[in-house]
Amino acid sequence: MQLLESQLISLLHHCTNLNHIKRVHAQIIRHGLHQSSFLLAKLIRTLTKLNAPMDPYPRLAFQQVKQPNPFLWTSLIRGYSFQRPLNESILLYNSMRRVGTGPVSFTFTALLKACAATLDADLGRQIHGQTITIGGFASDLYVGNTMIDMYVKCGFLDCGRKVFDEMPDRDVISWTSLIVGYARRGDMDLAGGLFDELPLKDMVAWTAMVTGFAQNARPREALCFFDRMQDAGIETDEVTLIGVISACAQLGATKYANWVRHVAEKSGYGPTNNVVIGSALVDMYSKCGSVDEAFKVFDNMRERNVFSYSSMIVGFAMHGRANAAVQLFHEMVKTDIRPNGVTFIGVLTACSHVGMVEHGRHWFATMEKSYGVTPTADHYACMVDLLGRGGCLEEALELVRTMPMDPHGGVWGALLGACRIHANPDVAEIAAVHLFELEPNGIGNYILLSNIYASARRWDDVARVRKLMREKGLKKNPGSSWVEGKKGEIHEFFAGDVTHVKSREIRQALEDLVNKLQLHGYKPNLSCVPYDVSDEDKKRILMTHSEKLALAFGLLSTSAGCTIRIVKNLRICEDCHSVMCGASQIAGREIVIRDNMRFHHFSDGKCSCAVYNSWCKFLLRIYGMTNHIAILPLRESVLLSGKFERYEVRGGRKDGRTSQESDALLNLPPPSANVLSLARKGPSLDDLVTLSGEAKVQCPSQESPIPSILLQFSGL
DNA sequence: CTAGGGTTAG
Repeated sequence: MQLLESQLISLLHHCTNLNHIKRVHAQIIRHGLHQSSFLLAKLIRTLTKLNAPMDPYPRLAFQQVKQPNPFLWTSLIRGYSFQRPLNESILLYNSMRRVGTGPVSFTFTALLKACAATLDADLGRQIHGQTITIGGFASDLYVGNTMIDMYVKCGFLDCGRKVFDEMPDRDVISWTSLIVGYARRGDMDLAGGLFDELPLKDMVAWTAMVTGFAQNARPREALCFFDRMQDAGIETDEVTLIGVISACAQLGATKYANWVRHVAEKSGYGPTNNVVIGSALVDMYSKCGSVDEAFKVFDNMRERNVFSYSSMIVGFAMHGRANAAVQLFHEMVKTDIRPNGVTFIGVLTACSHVGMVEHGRHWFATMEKSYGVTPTADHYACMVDLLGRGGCLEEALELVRTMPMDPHGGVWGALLGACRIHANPDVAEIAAVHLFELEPNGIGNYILLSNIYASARRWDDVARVRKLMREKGLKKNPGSSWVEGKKGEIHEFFAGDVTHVKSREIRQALEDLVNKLQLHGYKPNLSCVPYDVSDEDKKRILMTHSEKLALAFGLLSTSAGCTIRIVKNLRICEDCHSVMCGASQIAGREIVIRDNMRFHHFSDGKCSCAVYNSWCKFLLRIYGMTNHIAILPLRESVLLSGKFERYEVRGGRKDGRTSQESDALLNLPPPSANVLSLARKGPSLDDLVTLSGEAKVQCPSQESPIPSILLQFSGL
């Protein structure tokens, strides 16, 4: 009989589908073993493993047994704890108590796990109470460990700690649960303290530290722990690697990234056969600036999920490849993988970064209707960014006012950013009022507002904002940039940094570069320095921006032709952006910069971000004017917005005589129009008008680059 | 027969 039972147990153990189980069940009945709690419990556990619903089959199987033992009760309770309703687990527990069957430790682990899964701390506390009332579980490792985990997951870390402190015996699992609790709260000091005290550290404990640092945006420490882990001879599995890959993605360190991929492949967790590793690597490669490599990995993946697609779409978006992002989205919806909120963040930012306003509107309007994804405040922030950058500030403001949830800082911040681009202090004021309330210490908002006032020449307001900043004692977030050295080591530079061993050479190289650029017409953009100092000091400060230091170091330390990759913690400033453009041309180098918004690929004097944030010089020649309105036959893909500083009119096409020269400001209409209205006395029909100055030019896709120095249009 | 570590986000 014993032998038969263990044979049937073994059969159940290997069942992989429902019919299989039913056949074994039939054998159990045929052999008259249908009252065996032991066998039926195994049967129900197997059904749970296969995700079969507890109602009706497992439940009926349970009801056949006249005297279920605690293990059989628990198997059903546990089954419900993996499924809903959780209530059913509790009802069963009550029935079990009523018939006088004593719970065992397994019962409590099942119930507590259910509480953790549903984040029901109240219920968890009651079950905790039960273990005390009934007694005898105080020294049970399993119950204690599950209880810690339950409290940690429900956000009651202190309760978890109390359970931990009161346990007579603890093991590495108790410690790890608590370490994870502190890590999730962001307290890596406490987590690290516990880890140091932990007598026996296993792979999971180490991994908790590595991922803890990675999730708290401390990639360097994550990688450092991974190194220590390897030195300690601890094995690595896929979960460890995911944390390490995420850290590499944050750092943007190419050499380290390639090494990690190698480690993953060597340990049998290659991207082709492992979706999670594959998706993480896609994200890592795009964030390291290699979006093509990311796509190669993506393309070779045998299985993909919503993470893989979203990471790739977001990757394309960051690199300004909007068409690729949208196309991949189309491919995705043909599969049975449903897009989620993150997928749409990717699609919307892709449209936003290249000015595809109409596309963006379309996706925003259909995301809920066609794909069942309800827009969150983050999606509204994307839309505000998209409309705002596109020049539709009023519409953007209207969207913020009518959105169904309270706009958060990101939403107003997007609007304020757009006001900077389109020099609109009126809308900016509205956004700023809300931002100062939501993020009273967000220094960036004050700087932005002050810059917007400055471009409108509203100096009193500039002074007012600066005074506000002084009163609040706000300090500028230190800018920092890093670049990889020859061996993959990371060199980090802070704004104004002179501590690097090669500091003198770096400064010299930078000076040489800027001198050359000035011969090509570069002028330092003093408005990038938000302090009340002399112009000379502003120039000096501009020269110490961290991304310029990183660039100079990159030029010095790599050989000609090598791509220079820089990561910056804040958004790249406009002045640095134009220096990068110039440097890419003069030095004949490709420069790739990741800032906190997106990637910039500089080559031949141009940036892939297509000018949303850079002014460019232009020359326009227009023939044929009526009613002071020039119809510019702009190429569909090129849109202009901004102010013309000067224009010049030569009367008649033939004589070429200059009839008028003016410094009048000519305002261009929003970029969706191709109508240019000339203020004041406009030229007549036969005149040749030459406009020169600086304007912001936006270019909807990387596939249609614009000439950034000279734009020539001949009209009508 | 129970318990701990997991990838995407302007």
